[in-house]
Amino acid sequence: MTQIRKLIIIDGSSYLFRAYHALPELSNSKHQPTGAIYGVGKMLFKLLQDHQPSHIVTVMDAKGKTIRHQLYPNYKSHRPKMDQNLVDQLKQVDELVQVMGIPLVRMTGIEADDIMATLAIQAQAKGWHCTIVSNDKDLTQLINPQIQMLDTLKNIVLDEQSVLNKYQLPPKLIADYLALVGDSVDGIPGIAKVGHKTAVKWLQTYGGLEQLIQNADKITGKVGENLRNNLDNLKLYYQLTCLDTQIALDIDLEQLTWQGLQTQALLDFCQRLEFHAWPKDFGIDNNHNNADKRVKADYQALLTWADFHHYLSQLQQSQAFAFDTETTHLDPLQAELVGLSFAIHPKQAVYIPFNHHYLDAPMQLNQTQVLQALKPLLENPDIAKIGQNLKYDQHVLANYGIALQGIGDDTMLASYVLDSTEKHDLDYLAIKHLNYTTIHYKDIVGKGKKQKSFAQVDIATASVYAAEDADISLQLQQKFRQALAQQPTLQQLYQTLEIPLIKVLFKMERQGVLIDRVALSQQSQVLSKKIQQIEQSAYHIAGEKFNLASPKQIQSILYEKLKLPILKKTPKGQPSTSEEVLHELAVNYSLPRLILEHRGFAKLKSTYMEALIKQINPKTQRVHTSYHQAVAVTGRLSSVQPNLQNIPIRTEQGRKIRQAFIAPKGYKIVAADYSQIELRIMAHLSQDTTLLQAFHNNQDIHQATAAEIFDIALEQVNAEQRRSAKAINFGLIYGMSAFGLAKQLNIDNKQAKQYIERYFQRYPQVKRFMDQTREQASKQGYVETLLGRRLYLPEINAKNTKQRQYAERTAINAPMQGTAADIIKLAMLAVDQQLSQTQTDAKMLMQVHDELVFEVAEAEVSAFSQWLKPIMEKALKLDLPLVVAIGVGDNWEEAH
DNA sequence: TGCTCCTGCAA
DNA sequence: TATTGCAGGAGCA
Repeated sequence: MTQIRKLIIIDGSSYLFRAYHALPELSNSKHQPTGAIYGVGKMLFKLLQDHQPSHIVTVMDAKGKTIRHQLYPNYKSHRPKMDQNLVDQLKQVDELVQVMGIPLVRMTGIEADDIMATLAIQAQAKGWHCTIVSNDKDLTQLINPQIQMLDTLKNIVLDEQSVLNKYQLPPKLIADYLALVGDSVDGIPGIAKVGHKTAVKWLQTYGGLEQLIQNADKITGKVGENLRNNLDNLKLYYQLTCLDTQIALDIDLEQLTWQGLQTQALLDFCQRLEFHAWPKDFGIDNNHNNADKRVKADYQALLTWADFHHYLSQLQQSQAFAFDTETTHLDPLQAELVGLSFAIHPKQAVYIPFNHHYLDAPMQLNQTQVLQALKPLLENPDIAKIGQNLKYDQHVLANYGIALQGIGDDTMLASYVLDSTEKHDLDYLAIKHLNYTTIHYKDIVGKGKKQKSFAQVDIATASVYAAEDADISLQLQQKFRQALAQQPTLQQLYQTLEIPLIKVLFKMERQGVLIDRVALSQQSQVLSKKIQQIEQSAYHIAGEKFNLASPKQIQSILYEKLKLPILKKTPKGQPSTSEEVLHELAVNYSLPRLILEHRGFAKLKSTYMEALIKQINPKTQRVHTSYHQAVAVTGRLSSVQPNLQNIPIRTEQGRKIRQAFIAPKGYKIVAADYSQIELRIMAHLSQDTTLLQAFHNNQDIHQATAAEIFDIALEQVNAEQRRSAKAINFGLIYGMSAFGLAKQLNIDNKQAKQYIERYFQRYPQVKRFMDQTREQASKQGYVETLLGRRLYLPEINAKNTKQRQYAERTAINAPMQGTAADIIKLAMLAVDQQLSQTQTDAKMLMQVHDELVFEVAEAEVSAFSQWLKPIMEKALKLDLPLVVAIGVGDNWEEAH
């Protein structure tokens, strides 16, 4: 008796892309991307396990053009280039397939689809059963009783019946169908106006493309005309969509046996790629006896006082524990506690629910009593607290009168310091560092309209989720502690800068800044009127009503209706209506001017007046921003809800917004900003003699630069020359090109190039510094700030010029921007400490990259300013002085 | 409702 | 073809 043979054909490209896009961009410790490899491996293993195939093959596309490209130059032509990240993984994916014992086939000049088709038909001819693993609709044309398709991601098996259900056509007409309606994925246009319904009707009526073409005369209407005009094209499209099942393959089907996992090679592979959990997962590790089985985590909900007190005593005896708050809101100031979770040892965690509300919810412990019992513990500075984004938990606890103390480790910040370019959310960290997939918040509460509050989640589910958060955070902390121990500089940065800063940011956010709501809404009304007037004038000129806030409608009015010249296009190829372009057009036309004015006012009104008013906390009349400490790759902070780091200042109208940032009665706003901090850092890092000297002499740096470049005396520098020098100075910090400078200064390329050359002649050490920075980045793969903060630049050696140059500019910029960020963070810690020690009636309110804003009791402004300036200036010692300018006023605008 | 695109604000 | 961010409105599925 012969067994029926089964062949699985894997569409390698489809697999690869899906794995790549389904997973986050993982990488190993050497910064090699591994996401797609990881995904393919997991998917392949599951496939092998589920199907135990006797025969299997992976088919891939080879490099270069195929017959279809010759037939039709547009074939797949619009496809975006493969991400470099994915390209970098291709070799290892090949290797992976091989170490999993799966034969791999690719042929130059032959499309993978045709190879698969041929193999499938050959298998069928031998009476085998065949499964094609893919989600490519081209391949559905092969389906018949012996050949089926499998979409592993959706876990759907496609057979003849399901193709009929989906397309109302049998598989053998799918190629005909695609030729008619087109296939945007492959760049086949199809016949204009022919969609699903028309194509199905025709094919059902005539039975196939060939018969349809013979009967083309009988089709009426515009579609009929389109069809008749494109009969030749249609035949071509069919050649493209119809798979070739007669490729000459030098393969005997019997060769395509699954050879089983190649244990030793696979182990080596896992070792190299750092997929440490795979051997166990795949059951090929050497010691997978009972002793080393994966320990299932022990998560419990505490619902009785006996259990609670028992656990409490364990917490009290511990030196450190991880915890997490579960709440009703993302915004910590609105958040109400639903429960708390704790973990003292890995894989053991508890959840204490006390505020779950749903039908049949079990009795829970009393919130007040629980919090009262936990308060001394959470406020004990000698027991280290571990968590993910502890600033959030600190706020939530503060809502209940608990002042969290003893912040030990924050896994988000540890991850950030170790590699700022990574993501730092707990779900991602768990996959990356623990090879563990967490329960996702959205899977528990749902999303969109059906989203529940965490309080409505049933306690059984909530307990696992919440306990897991505390547990994972604890496990990650242990990993990060080891990793940081290997990197003393980063460890120092983490422990003495980022961790202590949590508390300072917490205080700033909680304090908030007082806003003059009345002034803002009055100003908003003034703008409303202006906006209306502008709209009327614009409609008049355009001859019709349109939405001045819509770039798309502006495009159609300016470029189509009024036929204005297109000066620039957006990255997507649309004619741009950006400020720059409209400014240019405004020289000759009146409408662009109006659009510009409208934009300016509308921006101020919507973003800075209406949105800001909405953000005022009704209890405090203040806005409480949230500072993100692990977002900006350079080490800067960022600010959201609202963003207080981009409040207008450059225009008269804009400054009105700053006037609404006020001090309460009896207080003043004090603003202190570092003067030219990034250029000073550049002087220090480059050790450029001329630049250092200029700063030592406290010269106007742009004027000094102008004097050097134009080779004139300081006092001879005119405004225009100073402006040029300023643009050069700023451009240098950003790694600008001659082209960029030319655009900025509206001069020609040649002249810009001369300016830059001249600059580097005068400041040769700056040039050397930049060259060295690029070189260092290229060699070690990262750049550093003065405090040793790292920014990894994996694309610094990319073959793609654009990517590489981008990385090079970042390499230049990051040390300066990042060192500035380090310095102001140091200053914030020092100022905070001094505020406590001196018991000054002053609060730090805002940080805007090189500026700190305070609210200070009037009587103390003078004393405060006197110590503030030297503390900020001495935050970090450089080979030149740092200079801080201090302003005082009733509002931010006055103080700045 | 959620996503992308375009635009523009700050240091 | 100048760095780092956040956010609003339009348009679309």
